[in-house]
Amino acid sequence: MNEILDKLNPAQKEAVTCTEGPLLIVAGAGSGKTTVLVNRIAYIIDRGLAAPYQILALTFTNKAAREMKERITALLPGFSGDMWIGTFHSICVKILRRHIDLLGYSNDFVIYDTIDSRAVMKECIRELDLDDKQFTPRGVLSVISGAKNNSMDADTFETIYKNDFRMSVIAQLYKLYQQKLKKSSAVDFDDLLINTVKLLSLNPDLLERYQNRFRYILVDEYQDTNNIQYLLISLLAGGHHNICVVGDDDQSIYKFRGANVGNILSFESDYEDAKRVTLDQNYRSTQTILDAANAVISHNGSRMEKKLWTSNGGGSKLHAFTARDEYEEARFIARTIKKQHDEGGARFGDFAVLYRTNAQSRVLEEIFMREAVPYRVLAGLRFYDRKEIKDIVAYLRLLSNTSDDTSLRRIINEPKRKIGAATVDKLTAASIADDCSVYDIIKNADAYADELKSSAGRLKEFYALIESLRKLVDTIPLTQLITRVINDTGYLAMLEAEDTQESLTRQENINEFINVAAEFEKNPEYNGRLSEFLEGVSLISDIDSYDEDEDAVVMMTIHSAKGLEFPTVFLTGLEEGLFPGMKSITSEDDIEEERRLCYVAITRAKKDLYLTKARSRTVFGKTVPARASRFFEEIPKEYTEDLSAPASLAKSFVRSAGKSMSDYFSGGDAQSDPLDFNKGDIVEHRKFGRGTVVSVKQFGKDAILEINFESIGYKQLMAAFAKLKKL
DNA sequence: AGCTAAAATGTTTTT
DNA sequence: CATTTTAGCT
Repeated sequence: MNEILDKLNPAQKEAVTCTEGPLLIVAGAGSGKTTVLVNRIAYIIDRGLAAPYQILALTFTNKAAREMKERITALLPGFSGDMWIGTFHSICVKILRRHIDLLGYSNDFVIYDTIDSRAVMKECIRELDLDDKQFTPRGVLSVISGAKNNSMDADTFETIYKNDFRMSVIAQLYKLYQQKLKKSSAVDFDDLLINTVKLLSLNPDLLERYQNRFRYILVDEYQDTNNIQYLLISLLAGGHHNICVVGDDDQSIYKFRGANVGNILSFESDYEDAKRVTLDQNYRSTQTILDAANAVISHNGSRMEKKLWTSNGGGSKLHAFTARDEYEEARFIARTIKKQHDEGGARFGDFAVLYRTNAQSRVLEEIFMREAVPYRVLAGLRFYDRKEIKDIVAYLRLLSNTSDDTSLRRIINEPKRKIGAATVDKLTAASIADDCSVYDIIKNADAYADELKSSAGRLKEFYALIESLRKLVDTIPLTQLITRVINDTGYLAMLEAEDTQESLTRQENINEFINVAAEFEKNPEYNGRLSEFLEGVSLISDIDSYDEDEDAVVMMTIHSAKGLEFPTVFLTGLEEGLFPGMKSITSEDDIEEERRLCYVAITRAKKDLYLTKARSRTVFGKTVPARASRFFEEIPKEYTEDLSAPASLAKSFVRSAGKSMSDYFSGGDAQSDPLDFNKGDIVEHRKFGRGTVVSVKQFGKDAILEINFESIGYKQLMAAFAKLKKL
């Protein structure tokens, strides 16, 4: 143990050994925060201050939790299994699975993700016969989520806003929404936290049990906690105050999700005897990168005092590039990476491309594919959010919990069983009238012969199908169950019959899902309960599957990149209106949040940081001019070298020498030359898949290609627009 | 009921 | 522009 302490700097050592009472660790980016947390836990165990099961560590991502567990295992083999290390949400599930019946829910509850919640809210809006232009599921849910984060239940919400017409309507929706969730034995993400707090507040004996159990509580990314998470922590730490929180107010980037920076700013007044340790020595980046980060963040007001420094040395300057448009920007990035890979011996995995919005990944992907640079996109559409996966999961949920109306509604006619909207409406009406689940109505379809006469037979078939699968739930392994589901329901047959590029991809995704289930089954901690598997599915995000050993450039949003580091980072789209985003430009508070996001992005880089922007960008299909982001301007020019050819020089270069810097990055690739296609070429189209060029007709500078596609047969395409890949 | 075609609509960011 | 929702037709 002592030799481990020797590797820490004085501030880190203090943070590790100061075990008793409230402790605030202000940890700047790259200052060894996880190292401190892990060593602190090891220190507590080593000193015999607590047994492993008395440790509770809360994180925001599964990835952070997993990393913590792995690093603890490296220090203390075999101990991490007993510790409660997990995300706020997963720890809450763990508690609720045991006791949520005290709140009137079934302990087999399901967790609804954003998509499910929206489906429920859509039903609510329809049921109350509201104008769906004025009340969108998304908008209403965001108001409700805000209310939940301030511990406001539907009744309180109604009372508070009784003089506000719009809010009163939302109060009714809030009530109905909660009613529907409860009826389905379902909870949404916010409910996981709220219900845990409610449970512990209403049951003092239970609270005392958990307070006594968790002798030491650690919270990661404390600046991102919301009010409910704050309450939960206060409850659990209420007895002993052995609460250690780690965070960086400069990296608070989740205000839109209810995060309250005030939590970290007022920690010392919340806990009178709190100690504070500041970690500002950075072990990740070069001094130049830190100088740039410091320069940007210093434009924010009301920050906790700290300034990152390092002994790593200055390193190279930041690299700036201004492109004509987003395509040239992408080309610059792809070719710069390719060059460093081919000539500089860099790994593709050393590079990360970061952007503000997921939409920006499309152009990047297109260019990377064309330039043959291996890449991996994280997030965007979550794997588990794909239609086919949600469908299979809906079947499984229904098998596990027949009162889950939302899942039933999702799959009752998927594949088509001739049970359409009209029938589902009748079923829903009956279930409301009789206060039971839709599945119960189907089960007793005979009793509703008048309303359901035409579809009674099909409903019976559906009931028999689900019942036959339900018998298997506890008797066969997970992977076999899923296989039975896709076979017996006809889901697989439907995809096979479709026989398109898209349906093939869906089949592959389902196979991948079965692989995930197989992995899950192998985990010794898995207790064989279907609901546990389903809960894993709900709480996992794509960033959790990021594999740093894979040799591919990784692309993701800045939000997803928090907590990660890369030798070389490309920070893209540094334009007003994009980063900072259009919606934040009018509010100083929002601009500060965007600036923190920029700070997070800059501090991901270890050695090299590229800052790229475009002079014009396509937004909603229209090309609009863009000017440099204020954040870009906030970085002193002496830290950067400009790689873009000055616009005025570019022309003369082309005229005289033929090739300029920006020319090199903007054109000249064979794929975009329409003349390059010949009869007999095998090509691949993004939508239509593989095909053979049958004829080429010149059409001005462009050409019309006739192609025989394997999937859809003959089709004519303009060569310049078809985005074809030659094979 | 289900298909196709036209229209509308949306871009932050995510556990 | 790209996806999702709706209208109109079979």
